[in-house]
Amino acid sequence: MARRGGRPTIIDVARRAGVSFKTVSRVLNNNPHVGQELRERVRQAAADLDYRANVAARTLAGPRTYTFALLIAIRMVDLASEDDWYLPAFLSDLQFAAMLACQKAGYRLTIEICDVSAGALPPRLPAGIAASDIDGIIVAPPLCDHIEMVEALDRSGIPYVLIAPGLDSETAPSVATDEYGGAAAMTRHLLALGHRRIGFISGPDGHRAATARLKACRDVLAAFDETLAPLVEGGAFNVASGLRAADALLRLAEPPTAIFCANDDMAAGAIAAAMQRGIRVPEQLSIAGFDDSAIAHITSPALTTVRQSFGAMATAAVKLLAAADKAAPAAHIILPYKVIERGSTARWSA
Amino acid sequence: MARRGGRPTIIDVARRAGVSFKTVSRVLNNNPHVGQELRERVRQAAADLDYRANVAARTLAGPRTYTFALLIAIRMVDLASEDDWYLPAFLSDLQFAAMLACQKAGYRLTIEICDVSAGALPPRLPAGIAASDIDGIIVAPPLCDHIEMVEALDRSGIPYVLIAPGLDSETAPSVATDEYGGAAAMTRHLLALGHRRIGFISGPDGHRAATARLKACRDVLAAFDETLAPLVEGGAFNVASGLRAADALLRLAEPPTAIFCANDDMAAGAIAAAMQRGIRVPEQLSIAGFDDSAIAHITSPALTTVRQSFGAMATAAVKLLAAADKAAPAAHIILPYKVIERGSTARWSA
DNA sequence: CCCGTCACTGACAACGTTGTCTTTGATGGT
DNA sequence: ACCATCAAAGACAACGTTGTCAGTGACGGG
Repeated sequence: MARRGGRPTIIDVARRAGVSFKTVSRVLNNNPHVGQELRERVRQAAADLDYRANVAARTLAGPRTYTFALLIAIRMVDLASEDDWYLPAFLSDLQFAAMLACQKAGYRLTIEICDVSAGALPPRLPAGIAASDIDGIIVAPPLCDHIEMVEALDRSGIPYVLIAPGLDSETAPSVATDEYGGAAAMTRHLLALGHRRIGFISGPDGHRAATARLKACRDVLAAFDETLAPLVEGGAFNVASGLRAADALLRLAEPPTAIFCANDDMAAGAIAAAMQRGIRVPEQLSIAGFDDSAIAHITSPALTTVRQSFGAMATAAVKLLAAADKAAPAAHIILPYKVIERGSTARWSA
Repeated sequence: MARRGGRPTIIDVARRAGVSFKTVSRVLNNNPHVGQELRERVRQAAADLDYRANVAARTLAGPRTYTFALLIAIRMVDLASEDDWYLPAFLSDLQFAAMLACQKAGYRLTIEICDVSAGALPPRLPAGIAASDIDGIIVAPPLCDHIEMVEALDRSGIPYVLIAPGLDSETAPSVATDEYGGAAAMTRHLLALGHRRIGFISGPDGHRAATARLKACRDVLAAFDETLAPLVEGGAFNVASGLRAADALLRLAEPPTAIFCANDDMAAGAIAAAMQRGIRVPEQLSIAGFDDSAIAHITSPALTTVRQSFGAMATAAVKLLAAADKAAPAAHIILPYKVIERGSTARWSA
């Protein structure tokens, strides 16, 4: 039987350091009951041999699995079908960043897919997690807003972190972006460019982030000038609804000089609407988005938008999980936004 | 020490079936030296207990790791930077499909990232794979065209499969789409719609797929009518170059009535170019793409394109790797294309 | 009727690590 | 000086599976 690699084991390290292999194990696991000098010697020996612990053996022997799961919702019917479907772009960011952070922290990452096709909320955790060979779970939106799912997570006893949750839960640890601050900053940006008649294409009702973004826009305009308010048109977070809503705004007797869309997809729709009417962006109309998703690079001109870094959120989530031992009571991390200025906004002088 | 789950082990199954646990192991591994009746009894017992093998133990004891790697290239500088970057959309498809296929086949999938920032070709496999706890490797484009990488793969002795390779290698197993057939079908589609003056925005020189697509277009037009040929304009597979090339085509004294772009990103650029000139798509100009990437859903109108299913390729690749034992000599799988008709093409009557 | 051969099954030792218990010294209070 | 206490380090048995080798009984050729 061809053993793979011939990688050095804990025993090789022990021999080189002149201690028992158990002591090496203790050093590797930061067990306090090891003298300073020995600790150094063992560390050095491990480094010399380029020793890397065998995850399979660790998992088998100990209670930990050194594996985190990224829990995402996918409509399985879509996945299975030959027809159109595509994954939200933010998942890609989230996932690659989580993968990288896990690698750095010495963990593995598995993707667990939760089927939400039926429309019914998933009553229980997916099999892979229920089997519980998992040390921690990162819950991606929109799954983190399924109350039953979060309750199931609580019952499971496995540490978890919600990414950009729509609901504010005191108990569940979460990582999110400062939505309000970002939308406020973008509104100030538009004001600074000289815009006063500002349209806002909002997101679906009841969506926490969408609500926060609209409120920020309202607040900033009112704070700047009590008589100012956005021209709000309803959208549904997709390209088509953005096109429709922008069209409605541009049909007004006094159309806005800038449109702030509650997400990038709708902003892409708004750009298309402007083009169809022969309105030049950004010269005749400024358009701003929110999220800095992949589509923001693709539109022409490229979108000015607010970056919400799912990559950074994933990284933070992994760190949180890796430190889960230290029983931090339901951390809520708020990550900074960043206004990204591209070609779709410009100065307005009436 | 809190043991996880209390999942049934091979020993529980053995007890229930009234055999030694080694026999259960044999049944599970399809070892031929087990009688038919026993085999059934063991299978039944395993099913009754909902037994699932412990991967860590398997990995530790045997030579296999039950893990495949998806090897992708990322510019780490981009990943690290706060500035613009985004992952090619096909990676997302590739990866989720591979994940699903692996789950089904009882394997894990790890993503191995190959840094190609330096511009220098990666001379050796990434550490994770070199450590060789990997049973098989799926090599995503464009990495599969790095000759040195493929050679390193060969030396490693680990089975691998190239996804949509740009070079035709006899020796390396690969999964690809019928590029020529797809481009030919799209060209026939445009002919059938009544178009005769057809523009073609090509891809970068030396790119095998791009070359095949152009050749197919040429061949089909010539076969239909010896005097017919596409108006070719060079592109670079991105939105900006598509916009530029389409603009050049539309400036011609006799502009094309349809433009076939060698990929979707350039087609999106072409749509933007048409809009800027006030040309309505598809009424005044038909535009077709290739790949059916995420951007094809986002443009307005949505793109008519040729689907190249990276999901299907990933699934095929996993199956190939899972069957790698059976020493298939360098399989080359060609997957079917599919013309997806959306809103960007229409009938032309001069 | 005996013995070699074959198909099948079981006993047992890995695999590399962690958990638990034991051993060894040193420390300090009385 | 003596025993309780504690830090430090080792011995050894898990963990759940696969690889190896040694049975066991049936079968067929001489």
